[in-house]
Amino acid sequence: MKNQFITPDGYTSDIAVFTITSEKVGEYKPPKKELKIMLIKRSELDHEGNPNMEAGKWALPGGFVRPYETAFQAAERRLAEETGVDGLKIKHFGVYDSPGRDQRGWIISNAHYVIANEAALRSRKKTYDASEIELFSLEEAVELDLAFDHRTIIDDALWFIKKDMALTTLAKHFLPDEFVLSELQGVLLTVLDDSSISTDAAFFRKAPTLPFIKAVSENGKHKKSNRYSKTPAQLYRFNDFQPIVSVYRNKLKG
Amino acid sequence: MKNQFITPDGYTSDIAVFTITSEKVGEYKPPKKELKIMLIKRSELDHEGNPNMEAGKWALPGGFVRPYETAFQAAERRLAEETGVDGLKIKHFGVYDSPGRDQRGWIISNAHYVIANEAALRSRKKTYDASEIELFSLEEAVELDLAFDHRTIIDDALWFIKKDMALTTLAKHFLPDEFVLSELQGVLLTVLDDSSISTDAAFFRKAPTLPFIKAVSENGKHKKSNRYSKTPAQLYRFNDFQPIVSVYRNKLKG
DNA sequence: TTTTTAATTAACATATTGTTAATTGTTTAT
DNA sequence: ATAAACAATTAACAATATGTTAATTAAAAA
Repeated sequence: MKNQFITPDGYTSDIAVFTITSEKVGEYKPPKKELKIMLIKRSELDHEGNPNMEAGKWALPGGFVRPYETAFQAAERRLAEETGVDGLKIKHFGVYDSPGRDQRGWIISNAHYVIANEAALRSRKKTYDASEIELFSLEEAVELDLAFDHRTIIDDALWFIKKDMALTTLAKHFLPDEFVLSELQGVLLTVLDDSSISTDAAFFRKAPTLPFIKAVSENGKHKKSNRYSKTPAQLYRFNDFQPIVSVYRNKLKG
Repeated sequence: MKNQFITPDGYTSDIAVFTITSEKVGEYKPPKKELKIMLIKRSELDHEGNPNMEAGKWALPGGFVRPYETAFQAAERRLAEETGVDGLKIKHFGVYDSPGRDQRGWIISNAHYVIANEAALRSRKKTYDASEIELFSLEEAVELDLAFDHRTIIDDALWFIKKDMALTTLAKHFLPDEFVLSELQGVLLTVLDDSSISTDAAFFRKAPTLPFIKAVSENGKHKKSNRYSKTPAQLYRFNDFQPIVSVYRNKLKG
């Protein structure tokens, strides 16, 4: 029952993959962390050997949604096909359907963001669709001549990540399962600007009471790590608690 | 350059219109408030005179997005066309594209919610597309045999409204420009369950300090209203302050 | 004049924050 | 071995905010 209605010329999914890289600044020191986005350079030719639209430009990974597939599933599939990266937290955050956003016609993009810890992106690799694949800092990324309206999509994705980082346990996905408080603090500070996070005394006093993280213990004793300090630091992990906040009540509800 | 790619069979927008009705319970008493959703009954015939899909069922207002139009613009247009309602706060909150959600083929819905204060919905009217148009409580709505996957969309819309009501100044759109605190409290309680809102002493102490509302004054004096009480109650209005909350810091940031 | 009722305000114990200063536990340099 | 360095805590205390129960206020209605 096709073509009964006026239809778009294409239905796609794009994925903004974010990670936080750690740069070692010295033995027993918390590393320098930076938010990065993974972009691909669009191949010159498509699968049929025709010139690719916006070829040679840096872009978000993505592609057409197939029939019998949702945009979300397409995002998962394309991310794996195009970059070799698999099994990450994907979130749909918007639809981009302004007339003229794609030269090829009326093409709709479902935008997703993905949070990956650095380790997960080690498996990234070039593919047929991506002649290059690289991590960029956000400052670098906005300097690039990006394909389509991907600049806008990235700006919006960043806004959603900041919001979700503040309101949910999104930080979890940037971190290893077991982490020390300075790691959590570092992750938060790459995205959020907040004195109660950046002030050590305030953060270290408050963090252990957060209902969504829990100190790890090993046969009755507190499990500690020296990875970033001489003083052994307590390891924590996220639990499944979903915090709820409200502008009409400051206190977290349990 | 059409049909170069596999395309959906239709691209639509649907709109979940919410309002809070006030039922008078007596002179000088705060009214009983209830959250309602506006649904339409789908006409038997479409514009071409053909039988309408899911005709006779209750459904969200909505319709096909035209080329050179965004889903958001289509939501505005369809809401006006189909219900006669205009100029309200519309928010896109999701995409529904599961295979099989619409018998007619691969049809994508962009879901929006709309918040209307009761007065704005007075202009609602039946149209060609809607043989009936009515407000339902949420309990009533879920009992209905709704068209397509509109039951799911309504459930999700409700979740978004609860979230936005707690985290933003969404309540503003349910209220008249100038309101008394018991009205704000009533609106919040139709959607949120929170002791610091339902406890009068706590709410009345806290509310005047909220950074996003401001007491109204008229030539130097506090402007008051007797609409719901013998004691004149202070009138407030929302300002443009956008509150920010975080799970890592309870206190509201200014 | 008294009662009634919503809208406040008061009062007080408890909990949470902001801030500055002190301690602790290890490694590394003397 | 001793001391210096330094991240990771703890402590201490004043300033705010919250939970709760009780009192006050203002106008209408009995």
